[in-house]
Amino acid sequence: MGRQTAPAESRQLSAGETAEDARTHILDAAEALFENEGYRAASVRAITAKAGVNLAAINYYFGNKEALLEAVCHRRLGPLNEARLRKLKEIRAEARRRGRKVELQPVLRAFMAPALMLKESGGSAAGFPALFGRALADPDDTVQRVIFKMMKPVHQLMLEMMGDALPGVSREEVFWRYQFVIGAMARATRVYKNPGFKGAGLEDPGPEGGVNTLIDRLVSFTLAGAQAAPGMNIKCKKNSAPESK
Amino acid sequence: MGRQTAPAESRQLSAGETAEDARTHILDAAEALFENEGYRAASVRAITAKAGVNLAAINYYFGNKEALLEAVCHRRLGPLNEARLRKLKEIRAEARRRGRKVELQPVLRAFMAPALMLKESGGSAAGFPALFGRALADPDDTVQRVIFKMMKPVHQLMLEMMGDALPGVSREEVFWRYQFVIGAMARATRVYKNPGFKGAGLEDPGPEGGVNTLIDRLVSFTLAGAQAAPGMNIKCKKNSAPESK
DNA sequence: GTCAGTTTTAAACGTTTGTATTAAACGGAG
DNA sequence: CTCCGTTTAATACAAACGTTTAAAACTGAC
Repeated sequence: MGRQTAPAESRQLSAGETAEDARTHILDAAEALFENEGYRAASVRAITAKAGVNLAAINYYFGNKEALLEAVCHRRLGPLNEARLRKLKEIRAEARRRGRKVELQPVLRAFMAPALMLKESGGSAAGFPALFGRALADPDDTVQRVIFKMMKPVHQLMLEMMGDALPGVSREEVFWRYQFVIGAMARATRVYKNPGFKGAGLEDPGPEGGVNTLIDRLVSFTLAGAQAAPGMNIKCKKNSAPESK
Repeated sequence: MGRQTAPAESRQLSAGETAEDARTHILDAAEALFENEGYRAASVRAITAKAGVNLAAINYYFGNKEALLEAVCHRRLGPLNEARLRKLKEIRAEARRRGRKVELQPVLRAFMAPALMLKESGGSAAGFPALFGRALADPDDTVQRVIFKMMKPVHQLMLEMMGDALPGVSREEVFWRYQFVIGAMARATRVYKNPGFKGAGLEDPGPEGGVNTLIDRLVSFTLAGAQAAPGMNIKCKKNSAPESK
């Protein structure tokens, strides 16, 4: 199969690099279509058409469609998760040096901020958070497998550090609070500047500031939520399931 | 493949029963497959096979696949949203009667509890919350359209009442906190008792109690989050986007 | 210019999709 | 029994899917 040497030698073209251009054109087109249509609905025909390459190019460069999804996610999630892990370990190291427990707020921020900052990176990466938010709940098994494989180290470290930051809270409880954090963030990336959510029955959220405003809102919400005293609110009267009339 | 018709029906029961049985068998099969595979991936062939009816039955009874999805959602979301709206209006009425502002906690509970209670209703409705959680982020436009049409009244009332319960908080801010609530709940319904999330890189969350425990966790998390003071946490050092290497 | 290797192209592959068609089987009413 | 509206059944259909193939068009090195 046509696996050839690195593009370092092919730089000698007439302003070319067309060889590596095809790959990135495909990646860009796939990222945009995966974001807007979803993995399953974005056909290889639509992707190659948008990328301006031949139909067979995806199979030639990536093998198959699943490998393309993996490459699309890897391009963004690779450096993104590296940044998350670096920041988290830095926070943990500093807490240990000072002999204090980990603080929750920087942990949440280290998890969420790098992802959302991509939104205003200007480049083609700006669409990735929405793609990722979509992928987090995508029904397709392929998508789930790809996402989980790349997120596993982050998940593990987050669970560990949230546990450290919340002494006395059971592992089970920490697990669920982390899930709520993920859910809130995933929803935010899907809704943020997605025109489909404006006219679809939800009130206009206004000018909604920049990404930093959204990050602050997410952090303050999830921080308070994760630090809340556990379910002392059972005092409420029993809620029954809706009886079918 | 053979015939796999449901046990003990047909001639046995009185007339007219079998006619309605085919419809509900299709609805049940579709609900289960939509939950486990997603709308797009659940083919009409798989649905009809699971329901034990002929391939053409879906088009005969519902017209097309989209109308089937609408019927599946309507069967559950209809009474569910009625229960939500009834409870919310009841809360609002009582607050007005007492001349006090609306309390947030019952509002959140009225929104989330009826949905999650379906999980332990025992019947075929138990799978619907996961379906709904999936649908909330489903990339398919058809799914989004169907869901939003049915959720619109609930969304509007929730935004209004959360606004009442949070005086001094801007509409924009309320909008986002409501989105975070939705995200956390959607994630919870997807993860709860979904075996795919156990071995997929996330630590085992333990016995995890019943649905009531999950509801309490969700309510306490989102209540604290929604009541949190807005973004005073900007003091943190600037987080940069992960530089692509 | 020749040649090996890489990339691009057009066409076809075999499935699978949702839906349409047409005829057969059914069940009470006359 | 016949008749008629309803339901089930087997099959056909056109379109779209991901993937494969084999030949053409390139590329840079000799």
